[in-house]
Parts: sequence; C-alpha cells; structure tokens
Amino acid sequence: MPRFADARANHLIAALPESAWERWSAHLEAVEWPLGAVLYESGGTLEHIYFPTTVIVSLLYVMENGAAAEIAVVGNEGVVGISLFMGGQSTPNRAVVQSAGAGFRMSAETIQHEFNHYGPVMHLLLRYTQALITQMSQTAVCNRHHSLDQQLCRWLLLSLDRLQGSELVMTQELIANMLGVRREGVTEAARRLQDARLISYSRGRIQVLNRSGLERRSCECYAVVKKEYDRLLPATVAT
Amino acid sequence: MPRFADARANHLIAALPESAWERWSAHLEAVEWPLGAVLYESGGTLEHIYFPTTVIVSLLYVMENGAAAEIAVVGNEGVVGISLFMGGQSTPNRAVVQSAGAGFRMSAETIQHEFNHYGPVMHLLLRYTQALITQMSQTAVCNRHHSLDQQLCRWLLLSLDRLQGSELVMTQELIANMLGVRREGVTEAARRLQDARLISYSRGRIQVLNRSGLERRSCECYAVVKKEYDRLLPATVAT
DNA sequence: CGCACTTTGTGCGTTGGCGCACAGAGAAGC
DNA sequence: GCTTCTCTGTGCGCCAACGCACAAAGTGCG
Repeated sequence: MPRFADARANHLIAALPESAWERWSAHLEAVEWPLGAVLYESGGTLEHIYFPTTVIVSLLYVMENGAAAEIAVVGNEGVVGISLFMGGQSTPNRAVVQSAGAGFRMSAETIQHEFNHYGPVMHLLLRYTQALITQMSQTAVCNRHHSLDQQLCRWLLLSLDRLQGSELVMTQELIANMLGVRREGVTEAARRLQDARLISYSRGRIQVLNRSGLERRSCECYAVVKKEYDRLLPATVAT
Repeated sequence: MPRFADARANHLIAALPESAWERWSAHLEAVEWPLGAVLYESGGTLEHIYFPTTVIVSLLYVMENGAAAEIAVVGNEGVVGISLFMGGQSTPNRAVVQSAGAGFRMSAETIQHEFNHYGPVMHLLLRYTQALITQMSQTAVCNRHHSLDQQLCRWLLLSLDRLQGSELVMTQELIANMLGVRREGVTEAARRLQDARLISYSRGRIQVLNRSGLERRSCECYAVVKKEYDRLLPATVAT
C-alpha cells in the first residue's frame, strides 16, 4: 500500500482540500511508535507536528511530585503539537503513546508556513483545536464530579473511537496512570464492568463486548465530547 | 476619562499594533455587567466577543444534573468568546460574571474579519488561546489531585491577578459553585486560611492579607498557569 | 520444568469531601 | 426595634478513593 494513501487515514489530512493535499504529500514522513514513546516533553521545543493514523497519543500533565493525569487523547481524528501553530512553540504537557501504531510527521517550519499562508488549512486546524479544548474542559469536569466507573467507561470509549477493532492493549496500571487514580481502583472498576459483561480482559488485553452498554454506564462527558467533534469536524467523521 | 483609553486596560487590546488599534477603536463598545450576568450560554450562538477591563468572567461547564464547575477564568488579560475566531461559533460552556465590572465588546463579524485579514491580530489571539488551554489543563489536573485548601488558594490568586485591589466580593456559596465543591467545604477551608492570617472575610467580602502566604499554600497549578501566561503574552504583563 | 517477572485480586485502616440538618450572626427593610 | 433574609459555622453519618501490604495467577525464558 503506498504510504501517501495511508496518510489520509488521518481525518484532518483527509479533510484537506485537494490543493493542500498535493503540497503536503511531499512533506509528510511516515513514523511508527511503540507503547510509551514520548512525542514531546513538557516545556521542550517541538520540531515536528504529528498526524496519527493508527497510533493513539495521550496528552499528559506531570506534576512536581511525579503524579500524572491525562488532559486529552488524540488519535487519527487529530493532530499532536498544536502549540506549533498556536504560536507558543511548547506546552507544559507531555505527549505519550498510549497505543502503539503509526502516523505521519511534518516539520515545524512546514506546518507554520502552511498555517499562515493557506486559510483552509488554518481554519481546519483551528476547528480541531476547539474540539480539543472541549475535550480538555470535559476532562476537568469529569475529574471533579464523576465516579471512577464512569470515567473508565468514558476513557474506554474515547480510546475505542480511535482504534479499528474492539480490543485495547493496555494494562490496568497504565490506565490508572492516564486517569490519575490508583491501580487498585481500576482493577475494581474493571471487574465490575466485566461482571456486567461489558468487557472482558486479561493481562493487558481488553475486549469490549458491549459498546452501547459502556455508553449507558459512562457519564455524559463522552457524548458531549463526541458530539462536539462531530459538529466541528463533520467532513472527517467518515468513520 | 475617554472610553477609548479605557479599552487599553485590557492587555490584549493594549498589545495590538498601532494600526490595528486605530481600526478597532471605532468598533469597540463599552459595556458593564453585574455579578452573575451571563455573557453566553452553553451551545448558544455568539454575537459578540468580549474584552474585559474590570469585569472577571468564569467559563463554567454545567452538567445535566445542574452541578457546575469552572473551566477557566478570564479577566483583563484575555478575551471571552474564543470560539468566534476558532471557527466553532459556539461552545458547550457558559460564561458568567464572577466579579461585576466593565469591558468592551466587538461584533462577531468584525472580529472574524480582523482575525482573518490581519496576521498580528491572529497571532496575538492564538497565543492567548494557548495560554487559556494551559489554564484548562491545569484545572483538570488540579481537580484530580489537589486538596480543597490548595484549590481555594489557587482560585483566590487567579482572581486577585485580575483585579486591582486586594478585596474580592464573593460569597462562599459562589466560590463553591466555581470550584464545583460543597459550600461547607469552602467555609472550612476559608476558616483555615483566616486562622493562618492569610485572608480575612465577612459576608461576601474577602480581604487578602498575605499574598505570598497564599502562594506558598497553593498547589503548583497557580504558578504554572501564571508562568505560561507570562511566557506567551509578555507584552501584556505590564502589571 | 522451574524460576523470575508482570499483571491482577483482595483486604485492611484512613481520609477528604459529600449530603443533610440546623444554629448563629450580620444586613436590610418596615 | 423587630422581622426577614442572606451568609457563615458546625455537627453528624456516609462513601469513594487512597496508601499499603501481600497473595494469586498468568507469561516468558533458560
């Protein structure tokens, strides 16, 4: 399969007008990442912007004491490194691969030039950014008000939307890190979901058995975020 | 005092290049808001963008069950209604006046035209937006990991930065709503701060007695957010 | 097979915040 | 001065999540 066809597996790239796509294809470089790879570090200077196709990336905030929490998750619907075109060059976040896979990258200069000179590209990226902002807001509210069970459902659904199949490769330890909770808490919540026949898991592999069941058990946050992505990026929801 | 001088009390407007300022002054309309006024409602279409001078605005997320939580706070350092230039026209948030005061507004069409035709304006607004994103991320982390005492300190400091004096007019009930916690919890946390001689309050008036004491008692979130605002908007931190 | 290692399960006691109920204390109006 | 209302203080019992400690079950490798 030709690699430039693959890049269009990223929804933002797929939504580019034909003219932009022709310019971009020469500048996109295919990359693969293993679980746990770090795309950028808190405060570091970004040299590339990343367009996931099969990889899933978590934007994490790491605190002084080492504890972390996920701010947002980015998959083939989006782009990692918005601060490049937002103008800050860096952010106090870390971007970590949550699910191994592939994607494409583009140099900082290229994306900045594209952003500044081509209106359609700019507007697409900004609409995406607004959707991302919604996800971050919702994370904040969810952290405040919702139970671990609900948050786990939300998290599984968000991840599921960014994958092809219905299997997640992910230990409970890692999920706990993303949600910023105890590992034991995830164990208990996951067991409850398994008892309810919504998922089945073993040693780092989670099979989703009943997706709509998860949606019912999740808090409203998942639906709000999904709706906002669909509203802001309608061309990209071919899924 | 002439009203167009007042507008430059907003840091973003003050940071505009002279040419933009000349265009803008004719389009800025002075407005005043009482405590509790709603600048925009969740999902509603925005007709104006708002530049606070003395008013402080909270971006709130209101959940299905009516409970709310603050996502971010905007004062004279920023602008309310980023979704107008980000391209979404609306957001699933509510913007509420947290501290009565004045500001300026500009019509949706004008700001969109400015944003799309004048690079310096665009870059300024985007850098501000990135700082706002940092604040939202930090709120998410703070909600997960930090104690009510710490959050209250953070919140008082963020509010203080957006006011002139050292007095906040704000009942504990309202603070509780912003933080998304119980009113009684705020009462207790506030009493502890008062016992430590950091603040003194009575019936909706909070005097900050020892600002650096508050900073020491606050979580790291306040410093991170402040640092990021200063980094991204250096021209505007004349304060 | 046997051993080391990773992942998951479970049982404590602790704690911060919740929900509720009600008491005081200051402010405002008549 | 008295009532009424708003705001703050306090005392419960309750519960979800925490921190810690350790057991059990599955996996990989020599």
